[in-house]
Amino acid sequence: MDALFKEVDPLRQASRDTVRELGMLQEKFGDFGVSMAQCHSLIELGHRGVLTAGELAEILRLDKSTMSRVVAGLKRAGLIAIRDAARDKRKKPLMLTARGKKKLERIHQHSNRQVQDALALLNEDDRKTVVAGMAMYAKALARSRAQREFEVRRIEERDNPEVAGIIRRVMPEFGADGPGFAIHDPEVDFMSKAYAGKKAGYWVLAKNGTIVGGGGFAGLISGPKDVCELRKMYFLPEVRGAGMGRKLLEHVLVEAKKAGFKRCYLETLATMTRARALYEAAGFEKICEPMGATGHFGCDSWMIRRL
Amino acid sequence: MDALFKEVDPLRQASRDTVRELGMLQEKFGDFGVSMAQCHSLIELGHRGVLTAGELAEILRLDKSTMSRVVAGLKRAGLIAIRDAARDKRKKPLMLTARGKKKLERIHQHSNRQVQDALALLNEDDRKTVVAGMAMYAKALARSRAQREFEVRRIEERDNPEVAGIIRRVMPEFGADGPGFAIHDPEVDFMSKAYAGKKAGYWVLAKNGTIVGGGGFAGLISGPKDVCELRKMYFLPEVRGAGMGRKLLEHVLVEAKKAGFKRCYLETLATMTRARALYEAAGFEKICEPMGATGHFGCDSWMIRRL
DNA sequence: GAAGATTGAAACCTCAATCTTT
DNA sequence: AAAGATTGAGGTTTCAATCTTC
Repeated sequence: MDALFKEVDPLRQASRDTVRELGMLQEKFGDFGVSMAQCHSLIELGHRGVLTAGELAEILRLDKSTMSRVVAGLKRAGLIAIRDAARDKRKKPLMLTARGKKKLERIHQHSNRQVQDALALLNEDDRKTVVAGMAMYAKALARSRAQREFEVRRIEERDNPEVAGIIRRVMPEFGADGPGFAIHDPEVDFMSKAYAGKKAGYWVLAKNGTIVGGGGFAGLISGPKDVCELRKMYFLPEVRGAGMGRKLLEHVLVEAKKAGFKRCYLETLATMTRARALYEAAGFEKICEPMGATGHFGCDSWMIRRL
Repeated sequence: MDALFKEVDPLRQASRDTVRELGMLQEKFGDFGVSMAQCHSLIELGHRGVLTAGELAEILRLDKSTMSRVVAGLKRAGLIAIRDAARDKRKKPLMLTARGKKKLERIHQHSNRQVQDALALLNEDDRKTVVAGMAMYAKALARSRAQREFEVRRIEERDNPEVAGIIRRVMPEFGADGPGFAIHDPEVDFMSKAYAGKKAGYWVLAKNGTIVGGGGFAGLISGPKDVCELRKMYFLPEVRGAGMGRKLLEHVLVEAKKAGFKRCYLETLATMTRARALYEAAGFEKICEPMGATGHFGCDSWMIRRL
């Protein structure tokens, strides 16, 4: 495993202290007669209006059974009620009662005060750092967790239909379905075979057993021996923005380097803006002319980087 | 109540998200077979070596009864043991067993990985912001809580002996006990009476019912009508650094302004470095000559600020 | 009496199994 | 069968009362 960032230890330390100071190790929330989980549920209901128990469980990262009992407690206390008349009778949409709103108001006052008093000890710059740091940490933790649900693995024969389907779905999305595009390569239906050699490879991105993207490399046809081409890297729209493009790209490049290549070349389209931002962030640089003879004369953008 | 800083709401939001992502709303810590409180106890014992249940409760901000049962659970699991042979038989010093150390090691690995994975999504500057922000927040929360144990109130007659004791203890600490110092003012033994008028006031700082400091104002003798003097502001050494000097000073200045004064003057000593830093931070500016006729010719440093 | 720790009763959280509706 | 929610059994946390040692 890689060496840890030097920030890990002090961050964990400070995070533990924060959690303890905020009383998060305690079951109850102050003198409000509600548990920590109940308190968070009230806040979230106040924020979003109507939520089912399942949605709350997802948001608070709690087990649905826990949530069920949390909700039962809040209902017993008259703080929330089920909004009836839902189409799907399995769902029970929850919302705050007037009493619940009042209780929530007092909770907010108390917490606002606690946070306000702490922030009052800092100057404006430090306050900004605290907010920015906490926001970035929360977001990074969430993204990191989301990424854990993905798996990158080498393509297998049984994956071929799914992978072909993704290629044929994504490329037209960017207008890359006319002549001179990779969508017409004969290999599209037999990717596992086409990238089986030692000097090539293709990997799929899977989520819950379903393939949602892929990418690979192979030697650049009619190009210098030490140059490989990044090939057919595509993701379904629903998984874009999760940062998995970067992960898969890194994976492919590491493997390409292992295979002995010194540089990696790629062809893309100016309209694929997010992909090109990714390539640039990964160290690829624009070049003005295509290399080799890929036959993909539909592409209008060429990049290369050292491995 | 004052308006809230604009940072309060986003900070609370991000803090809630962080807490949820870290699984702090859950009872159990991962698949390690320990509760959240047990996990924190192990970490703290690993960090500090030997602790009693009471000390752990203080550190984790948990009730001693909770701690008792947390400790019982860890003992039952063979993760901690009581180090015997304590002089005071009421205390039971706890420490990790070999098994406990092994378990802690695995917990650290798991948490390090989680934090590392999240930080890997950020660049170095952002990682620094996250750590700095979290550290400052933890510290501010702790200081703010500590401050809540203090009380600032107007001096009463019964306080006079205690206040006199503080003045007579603190001033000699800084060599301010020779001739020309306020320690010899006749008012020292009757502060409540001396500062009873409408154009004066004295407040004490109390902690757990004991007075630990004080400060006040009165019109500057033989000075301009609109100038008051900050008088006899002293704190016991054990409460210095808690930020209460600033709080009391602010309180006194607000009251002085309410009494109609436009400026506040003070006399101090170059050796009282922390006090002078406080005055400067509060907007006082050094002047080269004394004002009025306080009779405290022992002082060598004079400051003033607009109210 | 106070400091340090434990315990009874009650509420809370969790896993796995179960129920209801689609 | 799957989605949404509940429940039984067992561990965790809490308040107040209690015990032990100084």
